[in-house]
Amino acid sequence: MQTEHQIKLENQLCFSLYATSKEVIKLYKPLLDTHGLTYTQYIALMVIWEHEAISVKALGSKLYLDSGTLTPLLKKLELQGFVTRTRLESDERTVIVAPTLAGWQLQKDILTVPESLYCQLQHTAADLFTLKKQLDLLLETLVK
Amino acid sequence: MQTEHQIKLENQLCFSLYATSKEVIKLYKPLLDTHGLTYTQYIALMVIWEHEAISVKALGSKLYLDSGTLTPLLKKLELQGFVTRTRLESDERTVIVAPTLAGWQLQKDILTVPESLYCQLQHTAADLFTLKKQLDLLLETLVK
DNA sequence: TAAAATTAAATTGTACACAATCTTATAAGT
DNA sequence: ACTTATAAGATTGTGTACAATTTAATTTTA
Repeated sequence: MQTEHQIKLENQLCFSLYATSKEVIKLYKPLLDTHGLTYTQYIALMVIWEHEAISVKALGSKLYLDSGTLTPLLKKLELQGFVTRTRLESDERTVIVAPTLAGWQLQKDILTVPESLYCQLQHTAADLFTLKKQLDLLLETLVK
Repeated sequence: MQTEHQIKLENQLCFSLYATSKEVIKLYKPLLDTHGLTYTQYIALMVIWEHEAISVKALGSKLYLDSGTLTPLLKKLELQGFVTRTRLESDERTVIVAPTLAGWQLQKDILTVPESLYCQLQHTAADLFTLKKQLDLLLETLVK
């Protein structure tokens, strides 16, 4: 019975995570569309802006993504003129990604995104509450 | 300052959701691999098992997925012999998905998945705690 | 009841996601 | 120095995601 309970608990959590994550990402879409960005491109840029210059490797470990995903994504951002990709002189294996002037301008233009998204989070409150309950339950049993 | 706080809060939540969701899905991978299933196929089967027979439309609304994703996915499950896809006689537009005998057997075989995954959740405890904190903070401001 | 609107899947095209492999560059071991 | 091992990206192949369009079936409505 204990096991039965755990199975359900865990399933609900994984599904809540999956569903809530999707809901929130979906909120970003229209806002990012106006800037010609996808969600993954957006979070990649967030990390790039934060570090000002970062290797593909380091970027990947922050985003839990590998070069198979990042290489084409960064090439697109480069094509759009938002970042540069440069091999490190001291180690030609490493590619450094950094914002261009247009990339820094984009950061300014995009400041409104998280703000207007925050207002919309009201619409996902139910999902967030469900997730919270499941998290609380799970963490309680994990910790004991 | 309030706005600044909201921006950061929101960014952290969306990223926590993204990261934690990925972490948990990654835990499933080796377990599901042994059954030849992907994570999406697994959660689709979970819903199909629960309903015993369900339309593509209804399945999609449960999983937040459309026919563009589900049609190829269900064709693969059909090819693997786990489900049947049948047009409804009373409405030829609707496709009903149901488990085959092999599909029901798979359900029995796969019961161990959530159990052994639950044990591994310990490893994601830190992420889960971060997510919980952000959820609590956010919900507090959303509710007030 | 015939035309228009709606609906459910399927299809098409773009963009991740990730395992596996390949290429090139650097580091280690002999 | 030479071989081997390791490391960082790029590439390839499969599998989602999802918007947009298409097709065929069912409803609605004029």
